[in-house]
Amino acid sequence: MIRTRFAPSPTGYLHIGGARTALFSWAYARKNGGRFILRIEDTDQERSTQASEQAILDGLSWLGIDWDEGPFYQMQRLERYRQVAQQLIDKGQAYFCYASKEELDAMREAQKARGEKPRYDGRWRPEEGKPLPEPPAGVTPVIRFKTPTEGEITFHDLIKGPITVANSELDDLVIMRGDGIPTYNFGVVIDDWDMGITHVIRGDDHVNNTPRQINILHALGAPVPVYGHVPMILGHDGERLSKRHGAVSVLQYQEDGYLPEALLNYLARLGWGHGDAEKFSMDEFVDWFDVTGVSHSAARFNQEKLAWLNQQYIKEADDDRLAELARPFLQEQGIDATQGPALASLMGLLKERAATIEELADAVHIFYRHALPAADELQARLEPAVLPVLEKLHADLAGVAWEGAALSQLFKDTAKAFGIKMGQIGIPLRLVLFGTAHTPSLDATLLALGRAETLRRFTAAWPHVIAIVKPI
RNA sequence: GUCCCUAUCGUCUAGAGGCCUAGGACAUCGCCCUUUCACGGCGGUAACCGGGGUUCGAAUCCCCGUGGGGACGCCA
Repeated sequence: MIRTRFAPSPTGYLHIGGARTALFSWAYARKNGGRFILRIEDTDQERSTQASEQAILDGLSWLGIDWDEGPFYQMQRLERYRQVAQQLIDKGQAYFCYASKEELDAMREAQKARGEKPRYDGRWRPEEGKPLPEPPAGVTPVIRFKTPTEGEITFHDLIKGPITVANSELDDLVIMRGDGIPTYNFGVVIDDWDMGITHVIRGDDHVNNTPRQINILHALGAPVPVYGHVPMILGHDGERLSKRHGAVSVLQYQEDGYLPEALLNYLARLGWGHGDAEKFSMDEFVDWFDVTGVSHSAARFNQEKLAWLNQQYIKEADDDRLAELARPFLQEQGIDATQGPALASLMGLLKERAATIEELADAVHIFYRHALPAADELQARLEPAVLPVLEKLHADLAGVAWEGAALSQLFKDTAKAFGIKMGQIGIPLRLVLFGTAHTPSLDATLLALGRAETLRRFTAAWPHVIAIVKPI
């Protein structure tokens, strides 16, 4: 049985890189009929917060990445880590180190100054016939793992292929802090082992930790899982993703009006492909997914393509759903959508012109709030000669059958009668009724607005119009 | 600095030695559709990092450079 996991630390929101890693790990389990486990790595007491944990859970739920077991918490498993650490000490595979942080900092500085790789020099590492310093009084020691000094570790990464690191490149890492809380590399190893994780699919930044973890697994006589390291996501400029790049939190995309299926689709497509497929459902993704096909190198995040995908999904989304999603935006924008056309009835008219729900909400405004056109635009796009045409239309709109075909016919007949083009009527009419030259087709828009409101707006705007566009 | 990983259009990718005068998508440019704006349709510009090998043949395999990313914490 294949078992994968996602193990975030609750020290911030769920960012898109983490979300993609979770997605791939989840998809691997789903694809292979395995189980997906969620584990919260909350051993950093300084930075872990309840709010972050909630944000991560919320982010996963919004995306629809569900887990079969957990969440498990490392802080609830301290006894187990201590027990295993003691085992290692008893077997001589770990030891106490009394070096202070200042001492270690000085050591690393000196090494860097000499152009060496900063690493623990083994001053407290017990060796045959090596005298150890006297433990200083009042210092609580940390526990270090006794990394083999010779040989090398090779593992076959599911994504990147074989990776080899010489043990001589590694040092004796701290596995237990002075306060009895395990460090990352120790906690993960014990947890993945205890939780029966068969495939560790995680971020690229852990490649270098893998040999260390395998050494610990070896010392414990535990099975070594299969690893798969997912490359990072970079900002549009190729720099590491950060707040400078705009939205990095998954939930920020929700707030910005993105659909979860669009973000998911984009994330899946970033660094992975299935032929020419660009838009696909999660079912298709799981069906097609093969970690082996994940790109070996970091990919840049492209906001424009995400926006395009989002628009594709909005276009085909259900009107009622869109209306509900747009409501919070309207509320924030101070638009009362209870007076006027039913919100959902407008979605079909507007949804193919919005890349986000926020834009969709913006597009809805014209139906609930009558804005007068800007003077300069009115002057530029409404010729005085057309004023009589509009007056005639105003009169005819009062009597025409209020249906699409009839309205459309009225506009055409009017244009013909005055010997002008449709465009010469359409733009001015839009300006008068909506304050903007850009709306969906006039017949459909007026149909949605209703006769009473159309006539009311005409009357209300007219003095403003003729004050600016002087009749001949 | 040391170690690890990596490299196809501006971006994401297809490509598993001959199917490649390198395909798709976003972006961009042009045209069409059109009642404005969109949507949509059609078309264009645009890439195998450099150098050596291996091979009858290399975007694909190997080596070296170079560029990019990551790691080197009592963070995860």
